[in-house]
Amino acid sequence: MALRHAVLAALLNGERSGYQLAKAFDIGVSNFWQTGPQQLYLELNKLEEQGLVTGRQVIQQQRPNKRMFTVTAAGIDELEQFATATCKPSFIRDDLMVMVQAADSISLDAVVRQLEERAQIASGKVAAYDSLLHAMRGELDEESFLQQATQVGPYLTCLRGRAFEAENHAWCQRATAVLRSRASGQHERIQPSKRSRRA
Amino acid sequence: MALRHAVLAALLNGERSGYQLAKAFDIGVSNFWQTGPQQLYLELNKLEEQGLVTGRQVIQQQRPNKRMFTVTAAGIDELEQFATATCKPSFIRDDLMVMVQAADSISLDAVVRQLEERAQIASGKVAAYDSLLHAMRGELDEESFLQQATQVGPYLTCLRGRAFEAENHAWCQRATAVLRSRASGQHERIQPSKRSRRA
DNA sequence: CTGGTCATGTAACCCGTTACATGATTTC
DNA sequence: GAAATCATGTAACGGGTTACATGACCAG
Repeated sequence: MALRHAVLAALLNGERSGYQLAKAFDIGVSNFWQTGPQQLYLELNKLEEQGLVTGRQVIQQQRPNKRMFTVTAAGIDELEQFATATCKPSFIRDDLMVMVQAADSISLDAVVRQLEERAQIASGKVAAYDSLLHAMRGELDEESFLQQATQVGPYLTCLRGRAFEAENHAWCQRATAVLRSRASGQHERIQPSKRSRRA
Repeated sequence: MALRHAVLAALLNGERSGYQLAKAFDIGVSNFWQTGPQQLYLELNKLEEQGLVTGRQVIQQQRPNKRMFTVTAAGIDELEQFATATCKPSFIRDDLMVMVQAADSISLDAVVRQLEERAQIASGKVAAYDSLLHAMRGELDEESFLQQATQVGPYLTCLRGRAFEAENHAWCQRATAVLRSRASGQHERIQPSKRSRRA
């Protein structure tokens, strides 16, 4: 049960509809959780049943009706309790890493292509985080903002997300360089003697 | 279907039993995948049925019997094919990030405690990766190793894992410092005017 | 004699992903 | 006229986590 808390945390920034939340899960909140709209609607209904959020119907003329959700006192309590339970360390679960792990046994071209593609995506995300961070801190520099602002949680998580993508980018480039140079200079290396890869 | 490929990739280093693989998934391979022994046994049986690995019974006197698995040619093909399909970018899914996101609305003590705990775990993992990397490259320095070694995939994934944990550590310390300084100097900040957090 | 290592599995449950379903309005 | 945005859901499937189950040997 972790998505529930992610939703609650995302909802702390103010009243949101399911649709708006889905968008938020696409950018800011995606640092620490990702999911489609479907599961959000489901989760919001569950949270409402349990009294952790309250939904308010908004009838609209030129748009479909929507429900705006707010975290209740019980919801805050739930988060409070959640924060006291020690949580397990996270890890990277990434197909690209699997490919690189196997890079010595398969054709390098495919792996390199993936690495380059990913590097590009990562640098794009870094840029997106940068503008998000800038928007949050406004005129202030980071240090002053973190000291003075009334809300720093979202900023801190964005910093983590940015660092992750920056690392991702750097690593992809490094791995690409290594694999590329090996592809060209393959004859220079000693062939394995004791345990050769089976064909 | 991604665990299957993680298992295949992990098995490329040589013949392993399910039990040994489970250990490997605890250290080296855990960079890109984590799972318990149960699922490994299940997955190995599936892979064997599909002819992607072959199991060899080893009767032991003073230990329970075991089965040693090897990747087949079909298994390599499977990996090859896997590497051609473009994969989706990964992201961090972390309870700790959820807590930090909500840090402005809940008691800071709990969050800070978690951050400190995590920082310690992360620095421990960095050390573990460092010794693993050192063991892999032996006498050589990193640059020479990456140019000359017959196998660099596992080294590269470990580098990614190390960077991730190092970032983790740095971020936890930063977040701790920020939240700590805010806890002590709370009166200095302006109270929110337009939208106050509900109690 | 307690706890850890070696060794392998089954079963249940929760969660996440994907596909399906609908429908009006605005923008290109 | 096509595509994107707003807006909310249901249903099925697959995968991951956790609990349960067994059993011998070895070290403290």
